[in-house]
Amino acid sequence: MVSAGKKILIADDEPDILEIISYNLQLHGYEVVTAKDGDQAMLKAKQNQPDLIILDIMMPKKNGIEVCKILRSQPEFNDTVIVFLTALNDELSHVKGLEYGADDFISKPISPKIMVSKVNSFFRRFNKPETNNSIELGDIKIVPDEYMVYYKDQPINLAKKEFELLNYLASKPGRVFLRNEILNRIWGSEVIVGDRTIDVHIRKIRQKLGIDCITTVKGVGYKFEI
Amino acid sequence: MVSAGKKILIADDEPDILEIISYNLQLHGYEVVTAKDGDQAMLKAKQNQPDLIILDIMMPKKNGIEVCKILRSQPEFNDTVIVFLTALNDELSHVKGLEYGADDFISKPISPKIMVSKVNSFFRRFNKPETNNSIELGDIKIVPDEYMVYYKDQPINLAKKEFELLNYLASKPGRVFLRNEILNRIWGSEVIVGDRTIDVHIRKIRQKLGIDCITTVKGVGYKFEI
DNA sequence: TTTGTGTGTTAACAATTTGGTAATCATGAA
DNA sequence: TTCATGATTACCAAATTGTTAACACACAAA
Repeated sequence: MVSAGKKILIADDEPDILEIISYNLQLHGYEVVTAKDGDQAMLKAKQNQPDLIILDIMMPKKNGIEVCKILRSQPEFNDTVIVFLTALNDELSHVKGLEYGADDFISKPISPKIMVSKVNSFFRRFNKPETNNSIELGDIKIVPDEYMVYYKDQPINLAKKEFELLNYLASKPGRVFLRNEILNRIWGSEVIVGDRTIDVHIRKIRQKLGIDCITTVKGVGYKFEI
Repeated sequence: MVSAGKKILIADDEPDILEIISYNLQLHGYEVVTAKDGDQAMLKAKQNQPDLIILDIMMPKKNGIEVCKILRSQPEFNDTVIVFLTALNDELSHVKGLEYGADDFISKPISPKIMVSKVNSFFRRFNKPETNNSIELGDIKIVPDEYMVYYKDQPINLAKKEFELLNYLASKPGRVFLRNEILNRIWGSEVIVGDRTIDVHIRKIRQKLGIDCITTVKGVGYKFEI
């Protein structure tokens, strides 16, 4: 299986559908999280950071389009594949969905088998590199599953925030992340922290790693490079 | 963040709206310029060359549709995304707006969050290639994402202003940029700096690059060429 | 319960980089 | 030459980041 270990969030208000689909996806090696309404979908999306989100359009609390709209407004979901479950020929939803950043549509009703093959094809199409999301650069290995960093195979214990920060920067080596981007991603747009907080965390990472892999771009932000 | 560093011009005559929206867009890594009437919108559009222009229809001096009409008639705004802020169900404006080259509409009132998601979706929709906007000319490579310049693959560290200046000149190789254009683009129209400031920055760039890729056009400005 | 340990944040100050200016020099055109 | 324009240099103030210590808090062990 090409896409083993991928995390999928399915949101639908019909428990039967949720169960049969998630069962089949799990059979094929996917990790599945479910939500029964829009609010829960939002919550679970943030908690689990899935690779693929399947949203029913008609849901209680928040409909699928709203959920998509809000998720897309947050940088951390920019790269997440979001697809809608729609009734056949629901043109209006298609238009709205695309406008709010949907990547594709699945028409209901749909058989579990076809669903699985669709999901497989999404991962082929949107081709997220690497099966597990660990990053290895030079002598540094970052393993999100373990919340652990290795330098020359020596484990280095970073605190949660430190790890998240390093992992974020290392997600695109060489690229400068603006302070605002970092704040939004690691602390969230609601939280307000002081100016020096980022610096202090950067300092601790540099100290613990013992090597200089985080570069300051003054007036702009930070970047990770070996 | 897919659209980091994009520049957005918002024109609206209500200061509160300007402030809250620009604040939220900035949080998400966008660079924001504001204007409080049609004339100012015109001016700032030319000075800042934004990637996206959001125009309120009802504005003093020149209304949004007029501004759009004029901007669209100028080649340098061919690729700029222009959207209108309209009252709900203002069908007439929609028709007129499309006629004069608007790309889309946003209905007022609108929450900052939804505004941000709309903006994200504009960049997803209208941004042609998802490729980064790095420039490669001869042995020189300019990578805005990294805030870094390479000469024969050797990284060269420019300060923020220096990098922005070089990147601006290199955006249209061979074209002469007037000193005023440069001042407006890099320093902004509000900031006032002395005459020699540009020279000094140019000097520093030349020095750091070690090659002569910036040509002085006396009495006019500077241009980038290999 | 108390104690100890680790984490996240802030404040205060140090260190560094930067952006800008003034003064002076160089150069070409009229 | 003289004038206008830009080049160069050194210097300084402001902006930005680094560093350290202290604090509140959570959580676990004794």
